[in-house]
Amino acid sequence: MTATATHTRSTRKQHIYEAAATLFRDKGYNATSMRDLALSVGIEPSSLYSHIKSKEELLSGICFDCGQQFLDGVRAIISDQSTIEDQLRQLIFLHVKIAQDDITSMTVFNDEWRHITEPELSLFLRMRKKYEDDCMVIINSGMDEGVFRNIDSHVVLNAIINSTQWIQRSKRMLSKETGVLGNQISDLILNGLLQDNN
Amino acid sequence: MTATATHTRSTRKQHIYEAAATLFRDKGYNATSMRDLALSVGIEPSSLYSHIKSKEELLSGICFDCGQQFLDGVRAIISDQSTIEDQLRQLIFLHVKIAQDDITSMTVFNDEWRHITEPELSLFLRMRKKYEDDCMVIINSGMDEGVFRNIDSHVVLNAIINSTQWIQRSKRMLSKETGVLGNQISDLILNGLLQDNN
DNA sequence: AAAATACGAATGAACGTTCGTAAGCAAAGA
DNA sequence: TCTTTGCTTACGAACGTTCATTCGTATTTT
Repeated sequence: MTATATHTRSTRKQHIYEAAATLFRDKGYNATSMRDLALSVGIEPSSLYSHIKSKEELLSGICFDCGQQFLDGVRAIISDQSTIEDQLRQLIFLHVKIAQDDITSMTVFNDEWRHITEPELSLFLRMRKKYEDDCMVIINSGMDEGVFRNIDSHVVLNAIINSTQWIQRSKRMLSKETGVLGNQISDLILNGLLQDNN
Repeated sequence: MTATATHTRSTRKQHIYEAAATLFRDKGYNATSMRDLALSVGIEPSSLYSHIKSKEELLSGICFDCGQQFLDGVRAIISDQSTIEDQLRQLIFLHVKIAQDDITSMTVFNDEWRHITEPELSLFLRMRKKYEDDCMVIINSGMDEGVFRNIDSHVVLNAIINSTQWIQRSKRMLSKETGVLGNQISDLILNGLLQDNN
């Protein structure tokens, strides 16, 4: 699977993936040329292909890795049985934590996934759908228990998912610690979502 | 100025701008070719240049038009003297309203502005900065009056600005009316931001 | 007649990628 | 120990394709 692309392999390959993520984040996938990437890594463009198969593989590799983190995260939350409110809190913190660990890859995951082409695109979308469905299990439980205000649960899902983009924007604007920022943002979201009775 | 690019002129030119906005939104600026655009409009690629100057002009035109709407909006709110809480409510609704009127252009404004090149880019960033500063005037007043929870005002600014991306995402996911969606979202944000003592 | 709009053909530049090849290095065979 | 073999990593040159744009010219509209 493409999902194993980055975490194994040589230092060089890893370096290429990291440089690609940074370039994709800064300039966008299509505006990033393999010549840009080669320059950033410090080798000739053709030499890149001793390590990777294609430009596309770089993009989908980054996106699948990040997606897997989200998927693993939400499933850990579901299996670990806690109160619904705690699970919701953990769910928001999951987004903050992933942003904290590697905000560059997460930005690519958020903004550049649509440039993945078939057949990987279908796999990616299926993965994302699974993640959203898992989140919905938690959110719907919260709705049933009356923990949230009376809101469409899809809007709640979007509030949580969107928090990553909120972090991106704030990070760019404030260059604050992602951790501090994450706490402020998750508090804000939770305050907005939760019923007033604590 | 480029800002007047779309709202005047012939039907054809308008049609080109609208088609470009849709393509930029769906595929991104760099992934959209002038051949795609010509096909969408129904003429040959070279014929586009009887109406427009360049591909870049399309992007910056769309972005400046949208930016001007934000700028005009926030200034109207500031001049119209109301309570701070009302101004804040209006500020959030401004974002909802612009999304409602033309979510396609707003999506381009949000996601594709970084592909604007100099010298227009500097103008664009200056415009956006002005807008953010004006928003900050309102937000800081709210903070001073204790209307908001105790949060960094920059984080609040980002919450409001980010609402547009929230709407984008929700719209794509739910294909709901932007109006209904906007109300739910602004309520959520306000509940999150406002102090509990109503 | 003048201006606006359309076209086909052509342009140079940039793109991702492939190719043949060579240097460096490790294990295997003599 | 010397040589052979094979693998990894690097390279420069070149490939075919696509890109945005220009040009001269025809057709249509005013």
